[in-house]
Amino acid sequence: MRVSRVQAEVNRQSVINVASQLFRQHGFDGIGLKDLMAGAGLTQGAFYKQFASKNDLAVHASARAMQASLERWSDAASGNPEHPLAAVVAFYLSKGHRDELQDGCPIVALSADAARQGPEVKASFEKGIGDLLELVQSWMTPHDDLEARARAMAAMSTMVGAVLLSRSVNDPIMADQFLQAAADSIMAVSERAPEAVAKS
Amino acid sequence: MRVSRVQAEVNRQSVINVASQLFRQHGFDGIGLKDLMAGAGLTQGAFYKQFASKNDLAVHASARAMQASLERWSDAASGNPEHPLAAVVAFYLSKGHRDELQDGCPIVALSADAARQGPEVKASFEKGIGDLLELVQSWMTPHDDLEARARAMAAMSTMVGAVLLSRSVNDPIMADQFLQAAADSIMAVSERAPEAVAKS
DNA sequence: ATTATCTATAGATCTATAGATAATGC
DNA sequence: ATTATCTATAGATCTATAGATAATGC
Repeated sequence: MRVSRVQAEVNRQSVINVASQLFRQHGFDGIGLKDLMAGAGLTQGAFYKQFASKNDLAVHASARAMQASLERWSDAASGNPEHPLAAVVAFYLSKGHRDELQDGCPIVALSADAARQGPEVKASFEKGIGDLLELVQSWMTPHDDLEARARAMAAMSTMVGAVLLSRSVNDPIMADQFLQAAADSIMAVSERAPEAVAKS
Repeated sequence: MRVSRVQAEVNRQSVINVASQLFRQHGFDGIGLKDLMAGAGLTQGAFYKQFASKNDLAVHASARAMQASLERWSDAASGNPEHPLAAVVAFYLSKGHRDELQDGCPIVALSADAARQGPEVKASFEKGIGDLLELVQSWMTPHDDLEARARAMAAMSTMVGAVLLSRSVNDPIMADQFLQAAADSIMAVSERAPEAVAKS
Protein backbone atom coordinates (compact mmCIF):
# COMPACT_ATOMS: atom_id res chain seq x y z
CA MET A 1 0.00 0.00 0.00
CA ARG A 2 2.77 2.41 0.79
CA VAL A 3 4.42 4.02 -2.26
CA SER A 4 7.89 5.52 -2.69
CA ARG A 5 8.61 9.11 -1.75
CA VAL A 6 8.99 9.91 -5.42
CA GLN A 7 5.60 8.38 -6.20
CA ALA A 8 4.04 10.13 -3.23
CA GLU A 9 5.25 13.45 -4.63
CA VAL A 10 3.88 12.52 -8.05
CA ASN A 11 0.56 11.75 -6.40
CA ARG A 12 0.59 15.05 -4.55
CA GLN A 13 1.21 16.99 -7.75
CA SER A 14 -1.52 14.98 -9.47
CA VAL A 15 -4.02 15.91 -6.75
CA ILE A 16 -3.06 19.59 -7.09
CA ASN A 17 -3.44 19.46 -10.88
CA VAL A 18 -6.79 17.69 -10.74
CA ALA A 19 -8.02 20.03 -8.00
CA SER A 20 -7.01 23.07 -10.03
CA GLN A 21 -9.40 21.84 -12.72
CA LEU A 22 -12.23 20.50 -10.57
CA PHE A 23 -12.29 23.59 -8.35
CA ARG A 24 -12.60 25.76 -11.46
CA GLN A 25 -15.42 23.55 -12.73
CA HIS A 26 -17.42 23.28 -9.51
CA GLY A 27 -16.17 26.03 -7.18
CA PHE A 28 -14.34 25.49 -3.88
CA ASP A 29 -17.57 24.50 -2.14
CA GLY A 30 -18.97 22.53 -5.07
CA ILE A 31 -16.73 19.48 -4.85
CA GLY A 32 -15.65 17.30 -1.94
CA LEU A 33 -12.37 15.67 -0.95
CA LYS A 34 -13.60 12.25 -2.02
CA ASP A 35 -14.12 13.33 -5.63
CA LEU A 36 -10.94 15.43 -5.68
CA MET A 37 -8.86 12.44 -4.58
CA ALA A 38 -10.74 10.08 -6.89
CA GLY A 39 -9.77 12.38 -9.77
CA ALA A 40 -6.15 11.54 -8.99
CA GLY A 41 -6.92 7.83 -8.58
CA LEU A 42 -6.65 7.92 -4.79
CA THR A 43 -9.04 7.57 -1.87
CA GLN A 44 -10.09 10.17 0.65
CA GLY A 45 -8.02 8.66 3.45
CA ALA A 46 -4.75 9.60 1.77
CA PHE A 47 -5.63 13.27 1.72
CA TYR A 48 -4.41 14.45 5.10
CA LYS A 49 -0.92 12.97 4.74
CA GLN A 50 -0.51 15.31 1.78
CA PHE A 51 -2.45 18.42 2.78
CA ALA A 52 -3.24 20.13 6.07
CA SER A 53 -6.82 20.88 5.09
CA LYS A 54 -9.12 21.48 2.14
CA ASN A 55 -8.15 25.14 2.35
CA ASP A 56 -4.49 24.16 2.05
CA LEU A 57 -5.27 22.32 -1.19
CA ALA A 58 -7.23 25.34 -2.41
CA VAL A 59 -4.11 27.47 -1.88
CA HIS A 60 -1.91 25.13 -3.94
CA ALA A 61 -4.53 24.43 -6.60
CA SER A 62 -5.12 28.17 -7.06
CA ALA A 63 -1.39 28.82 -7.44
CA ARG A 64 -1.11 25.96 -9.94
CA ALA A 65 -4.02 27.25 -12.00
CA MET A 66 -2.54 30.75 -12.06
CA GLN A 67 0.84 29.37 -13.16
CA ALA A 68 -0.84 27.50 -16.01
CA SER A 69 -2.66 30.70 -16.95
CA LEU A 70 0.61 32.64 -17.12
CA GLU A 71 2.06 30.01 -19.43
CA ARG A 72 -0.95 30.18 -21.73
CA TRP A 73 -0.68 33.95 -21.95
CA SER A 74 3.05 33.68 -22.70
CA ASP A 75 2.44 31.02 -25.34
CA ALA A 76 -0.32 33.04 -26.96
CA ALA A 77 1.87 36.15 -26.96
CA SER A 78 4.83 34.38 -28.56
CA GLY A 79 2.51 33.40 -31.41
CA ASN A 80 2.45 37.05 -32.47
CA PRO A 81 5.68 38.82 -31.42
CA GLU A 82 4.64 41.90 -33.42
CA HIS A 83 1.60 42.46 -31.28
CA PRO A 84 1.53 40.21 -28.20
CA LEU A 85 -1.35 42.13 -26.61
CA ALA A 86 -3.55 41.47 -29.63
CA ALA A 87 -2.66 37.80 -29.51
CA VAL A 88 -3.52 37.43 -25.82
CA VAL A 89 -6.74 39.41 -26.21
CA ALA A 90 -7.75 37.21 -29.15
CA PHE A 91 -7.08 34.04 -27.18
CA TYR A 92 -8.61 35.19 -23.90
CA LEU A 93 -11.76 36.62 -25.46
CA SER A 94 -12.32 33.64 -27.76
CA LYS A 95 -15.43 31.47 -27.51
CA GLY A 96 -13.16 28.50 -26.94
CA HIS A 97 -11.68 30.01 -23.79
CA ARG A 98 -15.08 31.10 -22.54
CA ASP A 99 -16.50 27.60 -22.96
CA GLU A 100 -13.54 25.94 -21.28
CA LEU A 101 -14.34 26.24 -17.59
CA GLN A 102 -12.01 23.66 -16.12
CA ASP A 103 -8.89 24.76 -18.02
CA GLY A 104 -9.84 28.41 -18.43
CA CYS A 105 -8.78 31.46 -16.48
CA PRO A 106 -8.98 30.78 -12.72
CA ILE A 107 -9.68 34.45 -12.04
CA VAL A 108 -13.00 34.21 -13.83
CA ALA A 109 -13.88 30.81 -12.41
CA LEU A 110 -12.69 31.14 -8.81
CA SER A 111 -11.82 34.62 -7.68
CA ALA A 112 -15.33 35.39 -6.45
CA ASP A 113 -14.86 32.31 -4.26
CA ALA A 114 -11.32 33.43 -3.41
CA ALA A 115 -12.64 36.79 -2.19
CA ARG A 116 -14.56 34.85 0.48
CA GLN A 117 -11.58 32.72 1.52
CA GLY A 118 -8.76 33.60 3.90
CA PRO A 119 -5.57 35.48 3.02
CA GLU A 120 -3.70 32.32 1.98
CA VAL A 121 -5.91 31.66 -1.05
CA LYS A 122 -5.94 35.35 -1.88
CA ALA A 123 -2.14 35.32 -1.77
CA SER A 124 -2.11 32.67 -4.51
CA PHE A 125 -4.35 34.85 -6.63
CA GLU A 126 -2.41 38.01 -5.88
CA LYS A 127 0.85 36.37 -6.98
CA GLY A 128 -0.72 35.08 -10.19
CA ILE A 129 -2.47 38.35 -10.96
CA GLY A 130 0.78 40.24 -10.37
CA ASP A 131 2.65 37.98 -12.77
CA LEU A 132 0.01 38.42 -15.48
CA LEU A 133 0.02 42.18 -14.97
CA GLU A 134 3.79 42.29 -15.32
CA LEU A 135 3.51 40.43 -18.60
CA VAL A 136 0.84 42.71 -20.01
CA GLN A 137 2.66 45.77 -18.72
CA SER A 138 5.80 44.67 -20.60
CA TRP A 139 3.85 45.17 -23.82
CA MET A 140 3.10 48.76 -22.94
CA THR A 141 5.90 51.33 -23.19
CA PRO A 142 7.48 52.62 -21.10
CA HIS A 143 7.43 49.28 -19.27
CA ASP A 144 7.77 50.52 -15.72
CA ASP A 145 5.61 53.57 -16.08
CA LEU A 146 2.70 53.90 -13.71
CA GLU A 147 0.56 54.64 -16.74
CA ALA A 148 1.54 51.34 -18.36
CA ARG A 149 0.67 49.52 -15.15
CA ALA A 150 -2.70 51.23 -15.01
CA ARG A 151 -3.41 50.37 -18.64
CA ALA A 152 -2.52 46.75 -17.98
CA MET A 153 -4.88 46.68 -15.00
CA ALA A 154 -7.72 48.20 -16.99
CA ALA A 155 -7.21 45.79 -19.90
CA MET A 156 -7.14 42.83 -17.53
CA SER A 157 -10.31 44.02 -15.80
CA THR A 158 -12.08 44.29 -19.14
CA MET A 159 -10.97 40.81 -20.19
CA VAL A 160 -11.93 39.14 -16.92
CA GLY A 161 -15.27 40.92 -16.72
CA ALA A 162 -16.19 40.14 -20.32
CA VAL A 163 -15.60 36.38 -19.96
CA LEU A 164 -17.47 36.36 -16.65
CA LEU A 165 -20.45 38.16 -18.20
CA SER A 166 -20.29 36.04 -21.32
CA ARG A 167 -20.62 32.91 -19.17
CA SER A 168 -23.51 34.28 -17.13
CA VAL A 169 -26.17 34.64 -19.81
CA ASN A 170 -28.16 32.10 -21.79
CA ASP A 171 -28.39 34.05 -25.04
CA PRO A 172 -25.40 32.96 -27.17
CA ILE A 173 -25.53 36.14 -29.26
CA MET A 174 -25.35 38.40 -26.23
CA ALA A 175 -22.61 36.17 -24.78
CA ASP A 176 -20.50 36.56 -27.93
CA GLN A 177 -21.12 40.30 -28.06
CA PHE A 178 -19.47 40.74 -24.67
CA LEU A 179 -16.32 39.06 -25.95
CA GLN A 180 -16.31 41.09 -29.17
CA ALA A 181 -17.06 44.41 -27.48
CA ALA A 182 -14.30 43.90 -24.92
CA ALA A 183 -11.74 42.91 -27.56
CA ASP A 184 -12.65 45.90 -29.74
CA SER A 185 -12.45 48.26 -26.78
CA ILE A 186 -9.05 47.05 -25.60
CA MET A 187 -7.54 47.18 -29.08
CA ALA A 188 -9.11 50.56 -29.82
CA VAL A 189 -7.59 52.03 -26.67
CA SER A 190 -4.14 50.71 -27.49
CA GLU A 191 -4.39 51.92 -31.10
CA ARG A 192 -5.66 55.30 -30.08
CA ALA A 193 -2.69 55.75 -27.76
CA PRO A 194 0.13 54.24 -29.80
CA GLU A 195 2.82 55.75 -27.60
CA ALA A 196 1.68 53.48 -24.78
CA VAL A 197 1.75 50.24 -26.73
CA ALA A 198 4.83 48.37 -27.82
CA LYS A 199 4.62 47.88 -31.56
CA SER A 200 8.29 46.89 -31.68
CA MET B 1 -48.66 28.54 13.81
CA ARG B 2 -50.33 29.23 10.51
CA VAL B 3 -50.13 32.89 9.36
CA SER B 4 -52.34 34.86 7.00
CA ARG B 5 -51.80 34.77 3.24
CA VAL B 6 -50.62 38.35 3.40
CA GLN B 7 -48.10 37.49 6.11
CA ALA B 8 -47.01 34.41 4.21
CA GLU B 9 -46.26 36.57 1.20
CA VAL B 10 -44.35 39.00 3.42
CA ASN B 11 -42.35 36.06 4.74
CA ARG B 12 -41.65 34.82 1.24
CA GLN B 13 -40.35 38.22 0.16
CA SER B 14 -38.27 38.42 3.32
CA VAL B 15 -36.63 35.06 2.54
CA ILE B 16 -35.86 36.23 -1.00
CA ASN B 17 -34.36 39.49 0.27
CA VAL B 18 -32.25 37.78 2.93
CA ALA B 19 -31.14 35.10 0.47
CA SER B 20 -30.12 37.73 -2.06
CA GLN B 21 -27.69 39.05 0.57
CA LEU B 22 -26.52 35.77 2.12
CA PHE B 23 -25.94 34.14 -1.28
CA ARG B 24 -23.78 37.11 -2.29
CA GLN B 25 -21.86 36.83 0.96
CA HIS B 26 -21.30 33.07 0.98
CA GLY B 27 -22.01 31.84 -2.54
CA PHE B 28 -24.87 29.53 -3.55
CA ASP B 29 -23.07 26.51 -2.08
CA GLY B 30 -21.71 28.33 0.96
CA ILE B 31 -24.94 28.64 2.93
CA GLY B 32 -27.70 26.18 3.76
CA LEU B 33 -31.47 26.38 3.89
CA LYS B 34 -31.47 26.42 7.69
CA ASP B 35 -29.41 29.62 7.86
CA LEU B 36 -31.26 31.22 4.95
CA MET B 37 -34.61 30.68 6.68
CA ALA B 38 -33.21 31.72 10.06
CA GLY B 39 -32.17 35.00 8.45
CA ALA B 40 -35.85 35.67 7.81
CA GLY B 41 -36.84 34.50 11.30
CA LEU B 42 -38.26 31.19 10.10
CA THR B 43 -37.31 27.54 10.39
CA GLN B 44 -36.17 25.16 7.70
CA GLY B 45 -39.45 23.27 7.61
CA ALA B 46 -41.33 26.23 6.17
CA PHE B 47 -39.08 26.41 3.13
CA TYR B 48 -40.75 23.98 0.75
CA LYS B 49 -44.21 25.53 1.05
CA GLN B 50 -42.65 28.69 -0.37
CA PHE B 51 -40.06 27.38 -2.85
CA ALA B 52 -39.76 24.31 -5.03
CA SER B 53 -36.06 23.84 -4.29
CA LYS B 54 -32.91 25.66 -3.27
CA ASN B 55 -32.32 26.35 -6.96
CA ASP B 56 -35.75 27.97 -7.17
CA LEU B 57 -34.78 30.34 -4.36
CA ALA B 58 -31.48 31.05 -6.13
CA VAL B 59 -33.46 32.11 -9.21
CA HIS B 60 -35.63 34.56 -7.25
CA ALA B 61 -32.79 35.81 -5.04
CA SER B 62 -30.64 36.48 -8.10
CA ALA B 63 -33.42 38.41 -9.79
CA ARG B 64 -34.02 40.41 -6.62
CA ALA B 65 -30.33 41.27 -6.28
CA MET B 66 -30.16 42.37 -9.90
CA GLN B 67 -33.26 44.57 -9.44
CA ALA B 68 -31.66 46.22 -6.43
CA SER B 69 -28.51 46.74 -8.48
CA LEU B 70 -30.45 48.47 -11.25
CA GLU B 71 -32.01 50.81 -8.69
CA ARG B 72 -28.62 51.69 -7.23
CA TRP B 73 -27.26 52.50 -10.68
CA SER B 74 -30.30 54.65 -11.44
CA ASP B 75 -30.00 56.44 -8.11
CA ALA B 76 -26.29 57.07 -8.58
CA ALA B 77 -26.91 58.36 -12.11
CA SER B 78 -29.64 60.76 -11.03
CA GLY B 79 -27.13 62.28 -8.60
CA ASN B 80 -25.25 63.71 -11.57
CA PRO B 81 -27.64 64.28 -14.51
CA GLU B 82 -24.86 66.09 -16.40
CA HIS B 83 -22.74 62.98 -16.53
CA PRO B 84 -24.59 59.86 -15.33
CA LEU B 85 -21.86 57.51 -16.56
CA ALA B 86 -19.26 59.26 -14.42
CA ALA B 87 -21.56 59.03 -11.41
CA VAL B 88 -22.16 55.30 -11.84
CA VAL B 89 -18.48 54.61 -12.47
CA ALA B 90 -17.55 56.58 -9.33
CA PHE B 91 -20.05 54.64 -7.23
CA TYR B 92 -19.34 51.21 -8.69
CA LEU B 93 -15.56 51.54 -8.53
CA SER B 94 -15.54 53.00 -5.02
CA LYS B 95 -13.84 51.22 -2.10
CA GLY B 96 -17.18 51.25 -0.32
CA HIS B 97 -18.84 49.19 -3.03
CA ARG B 98 -15.90 46.82 -3.26
CA ASP B 99 -15.97 46.17 0.48
CA GLU B 100 -19.72 45.64 0.56
CA LEU B 101 -20.11 42.02 -0.46
CA GLN B 102 -23.64 41.30 0.70
CA ASP B 103 -25.22 44.42 -0.77
CA GLY B 104 -22.81 44.88 -3.66
CA CYS B 105 -23.11 43.95 -7.30
CA PRO B 106 -24.43 40.38 -7.66
CA ILE B 107 -22.58 39.95 -10.94
CA VAL B 108 -19.25 40.20 -9.15
CA ALA B 109 -20.35 38.11 -6.17
CA LEU B 110 -22.39 35.39 -7.85
CA SER B 111 -22.09 35.16 -11.60
CA ALA B 112 -19.16 32.74 -11.49
CA ASP B 113 -21.54 30.54 -9.47
CA ALA B 114 -24.38 31.35 -11.87
CA ALA B 115 -22.29 30.15 -14.80
CA ARG B 116 -22.30 26.70 -13.17
CA GLN B 117 -26.05 26.70 -12.51
CA GLY B 118 -28.88 25.78 -14.84
CA PRO B 119 -30.54 28.11 -17.35
CA GLU B 120 -33.10 29.41 -14.80
CA VAL B 121 -30.49 31.18 -12.66
CA LYS B 122 -28.69 32.39 -15.76
CA ALA B 123 -32.00 33.83 -17.00
CA SER B 124 -32.21 35.97 -13.85
CA PHE B 125 -28.72 37.27 -14.52
CA GLU B 126 -29.35 37.79 -18.21
CA LYS B 127 -32.43 39.88 -17.48
CA GLY B 128 -30.58 41.99 -14.92
CA ILE B 129 -27.51 42.41 -17.10
CA GLY B 130 -29.69 43.43 -20.04
CA ASP B 131 -31.44 46.07 -17.93
CA LEU B 132 -28.13 47.51 -16.72
CA LEU B 133 -26.77 47.54 -20.27
CA GLU B 134 -29.82 49.41 -21.50
CA LEU B 135 -29.29 52.02 -18.82
CA VAL B 136 -25.62 52.51 -19.63
CA GLN B 137 -26.36 52.48 -23.33
CA SER B 138 -28.87 55.30 -22.83
CA TRP B 139 -25.96 57.49 -21.76
CA MET B 140 -24.14 56.85 -25.01
CA THR B 141 -25.41 58.58 -28.16
CA PRO B 142 -26.93 57.51 -30.44
CA HIS B 143 -28.84 55.40 -27.92
CA ASP B 144 -29.79 52.51 -30.14
CA ASP B 145 -26.57 52.34 -32.09
CA LEU B 146 -24.71 49.05 -32.11
CA GLU B 147 -21.59 51.01 -31.22
CA ALA B 148 -23.25 52.43 -28.10
CA ARG B 149 -24.30 48.94 -27.07
CA ALA B 150 -20.77 47.67 -27.58
CA ARG B 151 -19.32 50.55 -25.56
CA ALA B 152 -21.78 49.84 -22.75
CA MET B 153 -20.76 46.17 -22.76
CA ALA B 154 -17.06 47.02 -22.65
CA ALA B 155 -17.53 49.54 -19.84
CA MET B 156 -19.56 47.05 -17.84
CA SER B 157 -16.94 44.34 -18.37
CA THR B 158 -14.23 46.68 -17.11
CA MET B 159 -16.25 47.64 -14.04
CA VAL B 160 -17.18 44.07 -13.10
CA GLY B 161 -13.66 42.76 -13.68
CA ALA B 162 -12.02 45.53 -11.68
CA VAL B 163 -14.16 44.98 -8.58
CA LEU B 164 -13.64 41.22 -8.87
CA LEU B 165 -9.86 41.63 -9.11
CA SER B 166 -9.85 44.26 -6.37
CA ARG B 167 -11.53 41.77 -4.03
CA SER B 168 -9.16 38.93 -4.89
CA VAL B 169 -5.87 40.33 -3.62
CA ASN B 170 -4.57 40.99 -0.11
CA ASP B 171 -2.51 44.09 -0.92
CA PRO B 172 -4.83 47.08 -0.33
CA ILE B 173 -2.75 49.33 -2.57
CA MET B 174 -2.98 46.95 -5.51
CA ALA B 175 -6.68 46.47 -4.79
CA ASP B 176 -7.31 50.21 -4.95
CA GLN B 177 -5.23 50.58 -8.10
CA PHE B 178 -7.56 48.23 -9.96
CA LEU B 179 -10.51 50.44 -9.12
CA GLN B 180 -8.67 53.63 -10.07
CA ALA B 181 -7.22 52.22 -13.30
CA ALA B 182 -10.61 50.96 -14.43
CA ALA B 183 -12.34 54.26 -13.64
CA ASP B 184 -9.65 56.26 -15.46
CA SER B 185 -9.82 53.96 -18.46
CA ILE B 186 -13.60 54.12 -18.81
CA MET B 187 -13.70 57.89 -18.43
CA ALA B 188 -10.76 58.37 -20.79
CA VAL B 189 -12.47 56.34 -23.48
CA SER B 190 -15.71 58.32 -23.17
CA GLU B 191 -13.85 61.64 -23.17
CA ARG B 192 -11.72 60.67 -26.11
CA ALA B 193 -14.87 59.87 -28.07
CA PRO B 194 -17.21 62.67 -26.99
CA GLU B 195 -19.67 62.01 -29.78
CA ALA B 196 -20.51 58.69 -28.12
CA VAL B 197 -21.23 60.09 -24.67
CA ALA B 198 -24.24 62.13 -23.63
CA LYS B 199 -22.89 65.30 -22.05
CA SER B 200 -26.09 67.34 -22.18
C1' DA C 1 10.99 1.22 11.83
C1' DT C 2 8.65 4.26 9.10
C1' DT C 3 4.94 5.75 6.36
C1' DA C 4 1.65 6.40 2.08
C1' DT C 5 -2.46 4.64 1.30
C1' DC C 6 -6.37 1.99 2.42
C1' DT C 7 -11.02 1.01 4.77
C1' DA C 8 -13.96 2.52 8.24
C1' DT C 9 -16.09 5.81 11.01
C1' DA C 10 -17.17 10.03 13.91
C1' DG C 11 -19.72 14.00 14.06
C1' DA C 12 -21.59 17.68 11.61
C1' DT C 13 -24.27 19.43 7.98
C1' DC C 14 -26.89 19.28 3.70
C1' DT C 15 -31.50 18.99 0.97
C1' DA C 16 -35.85 17.33 1.22
C1' DT C 17 -39.92 15.11 3.37
C1' DA C 18 -43.39 13.69 7.08
C1' DG C 19 -46.52 14.54 10.48
C1' DA C 20 -48.20 17.70 14.21
C1' DT C 21 -50.11 22.09 15.39
C1' DA C 22 -52.65 26.12 15.48
C1' DA C 23 -54.39 29.85 13.09
C1' DT C 24 -56.78 31.34 8.80
C1' DG C 25 -60.44 31.45 5.52
C1' DC C 26 -64.57 29.74 3.72
C1' DA D 1 -61.45 22.45 5.92
C1' DT D 2 -57.33 24.36 4.68
C1' DT D 3 -52.65 25.52 5.27
C1' DA D 4 -48.18 28.14 6.91
C1' DT D 5 -45.13 26.99 10.06
C1' DC D 6 -43.22 24.03 13.42
C1' DT D 7 -40.39 19.90 15.18
C1' DA D 8 -38.41 15.77 13.81
C1' DT D 9 -36.16 12.82 10.77
C1' DA D 10 -34.46 10.29 6.50
C1' DG D 11 -30.73 9.63 3.70
C1' DA D 12 -26.85 11.55 1.62
C1' DT D 13 -22.68 13.97 1.90
C1' DC D 14 -19.13 16.78 4.05
C1' DT D 15 -14.40 17.36 6.55
C1' DA D 16 -11.43 15.16 9.41
C1' DT D 17 -9.55 11.29 12.17
C1' DA D 18 -8.36 6.34 13.56
C1' DG D 19 -6.43 2.13 12.90
C1' DA D 20 -4.91 -1.54 9.56
C1' DT D 21 -1.91 -2.83 5.90
C1' DA D 22 1.86 -3.43 3.04
C1' DA D 23 5.65 -1.50 0.90
C1' DT D 24 9.65 1.62 1.48
C1' DG D 25 13.90 3.15 3.48
C1' DC D 26 17.33 2.85 6.86
